[in-house]
Amino acid sequence: MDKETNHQKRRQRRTTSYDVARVAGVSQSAVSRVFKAGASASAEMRQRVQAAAKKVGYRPNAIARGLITQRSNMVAVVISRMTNLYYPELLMQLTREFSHHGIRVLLFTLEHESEIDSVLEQMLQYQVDGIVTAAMLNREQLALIDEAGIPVALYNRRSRDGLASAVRCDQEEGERWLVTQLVEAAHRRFAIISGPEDSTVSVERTSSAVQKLAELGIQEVTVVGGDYSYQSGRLGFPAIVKQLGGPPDAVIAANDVMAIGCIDAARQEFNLPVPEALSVVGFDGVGPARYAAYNLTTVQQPVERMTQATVAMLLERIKDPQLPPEERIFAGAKVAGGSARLLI
Amino acid sequence: MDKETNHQKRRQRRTTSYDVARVAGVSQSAVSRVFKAGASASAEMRQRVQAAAKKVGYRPNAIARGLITQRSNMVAVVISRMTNLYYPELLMQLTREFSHHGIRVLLFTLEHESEIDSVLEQMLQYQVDGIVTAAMLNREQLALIDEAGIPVALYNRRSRDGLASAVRCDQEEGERWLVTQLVEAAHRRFAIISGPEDSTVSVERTSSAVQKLAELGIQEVTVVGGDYSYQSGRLGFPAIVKQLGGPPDAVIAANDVMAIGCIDAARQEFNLPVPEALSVVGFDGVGPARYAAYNLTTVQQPVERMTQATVAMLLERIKDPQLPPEERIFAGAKVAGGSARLLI
DNA sequence: GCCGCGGTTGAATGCGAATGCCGGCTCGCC
DNA sequence: GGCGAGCCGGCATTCGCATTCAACCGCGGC
Repeated sequence: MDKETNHQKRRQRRTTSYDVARVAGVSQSAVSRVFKAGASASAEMRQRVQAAAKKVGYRPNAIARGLITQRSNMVAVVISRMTNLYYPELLMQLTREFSHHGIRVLLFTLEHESEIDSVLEQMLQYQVDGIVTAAMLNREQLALIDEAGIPVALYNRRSRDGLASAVRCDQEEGERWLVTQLVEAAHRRFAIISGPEDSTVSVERTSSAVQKLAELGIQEVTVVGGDYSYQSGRLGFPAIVKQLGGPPDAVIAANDVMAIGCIDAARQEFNLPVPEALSVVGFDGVGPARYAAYNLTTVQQPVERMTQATVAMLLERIKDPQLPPEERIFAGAKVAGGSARLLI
Repeated sequence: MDKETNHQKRRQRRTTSYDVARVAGVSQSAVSRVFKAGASASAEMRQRVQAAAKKVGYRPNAIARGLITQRSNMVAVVISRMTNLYYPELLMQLTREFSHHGIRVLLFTLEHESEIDSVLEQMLQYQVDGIVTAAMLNREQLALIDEAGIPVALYNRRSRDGLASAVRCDQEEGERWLVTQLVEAAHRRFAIISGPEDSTVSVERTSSAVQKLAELGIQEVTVVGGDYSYQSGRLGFPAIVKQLGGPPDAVIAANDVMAIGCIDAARQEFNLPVPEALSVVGFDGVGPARYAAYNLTTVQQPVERMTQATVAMLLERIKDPQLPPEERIFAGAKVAGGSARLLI
């Protein structure tokens, strides 16, 4: 008998629960019951059905099951730009956590926030049981989802109008801490490298920093725009120097990767030692922040706890859609690091 | 009328094509045809149906459609460990590329290769149209998938027995280039930091390097084990020094992240300037490899072209399952960088 | 000995959309 | 004006499984 591989054959009829039923000499309902967790079936029945199923190579069809049960056991995860280096970590943990609960992740990535509408449409068509999004949704979009009765968890976004649950890191508090430390250590000339303008995360971080600086008596702050990338941090520093007519005392970057770019620019292009001549702080606490060459002063998001909270909140609301939205805020871990001269 | 949000209501019946049909005063088939691309329907019909659909907020149910058409329009993507820093990039590009073709990505992540079997079962139950895997599948697993008539594309894995298509980077050639350059630049005492033993990628890279070194007359090579992480590179270097009784001339790391860890250890703990006193090379060409503090000598995988090839190959085989498997191998880009003393 | 109850099993139905087939209508051409 | 060729829309069926309802079996209690 020749071992022809299957991709050479015409695609055959799938084996269904009826096939198993026929082989086992029972009804289709019985097969269904055996493959469903809490259903009543005698031990003998189980045996026969399982034997028959193995014999014919039966595998329940999750699509058909989803159609009848109205549960797809899939959640959509929306992520905007991967440049935020901790997203892979987040993604890994989300899928793992969900899979422990028998739920699969349908992944959607966005290059531009404008794609959201079409992506949203996709998700809804696929009848996902819930949505985790790390991209900003506007009021209409949230209303649309609510309309469909699907629970949403916003990741690192504020909940709007109580239409969705949210998990986020307390960025304001984190930035205030960074700013306070810097000011206490006698830094006076400040500059900020912000993230993309359409990123609420960046806007929050930047404005928190500006506000705290003002509180502490520092009104003049140079702000240059970045896009979360290494390159934009790298270019941001010369831009700052140009605007200020000289180097600042400290640079506050909206994320770690830009902070790293900024440090490289300062050291390499301006011969400014960090932290001796210049303090640079970031935000996120991603992997490279701990590389010895940078050893960033930053605030680390408790990604693991945040993802766990996200998953827990979403699962609760899938089980009981009546539950009201909830917001959970986690404090970030302060990392003194060595990229800024601090008193601590 | 009070604006009660939906999560407070009982989950309502979904609006179906029948609802649209009733409102538009046509049959369900007509509705279906309007929402299907190449179907025949008059302009007036389209109008009426679309108006009615908007009015009742209809959205075709992809699950039901999948059941009847035998196509879920989903592909499974399996990724083993995210520590390989370029995976997020890969993932981003894969989902984007697939979505351009109307296909969604169902994501599966593996912590241990042992989880593959259960994950495989999941994928098959969800009737995915194709599979992209960056984790190793054994013969039985590939046979199982082939049995189900689902095309597979292996990412950076060799195709086995012609059971699956594969896209990969020519790692052997890349390692040979690195080794040749180092030897020509008079390096003699070599050490290698390998990746996890169960990673075929690491095994290939390591053995290619060892082999080429032998060809060039260098038999003695110290090999220490790593796990692709920064920390393991960082710990690998002291381990090498201990085994050798002193620093080597060059370290070949199985990936960039370990190379970075190794450099940090050499500089910080041994006061060895890189590349002056020690050459370190990596592999992958991930983002951090280009940070100025490291500027790695490495081989960069053409991730974009590879993902495009992967998607193209898989789509072809979804369309025509008869197509035989194919293997596409891409050369990596040689990056001279500055972490090794080379003649070029 | 009969009734009823708990536990099983089978037949039938429905989830929501796609599609083969057919009837009816329109339009063109002779 | 008649006839045939297309189009188009509707009817009925199907995908694979879960679930309701009713039938059934065995057993204990009265």
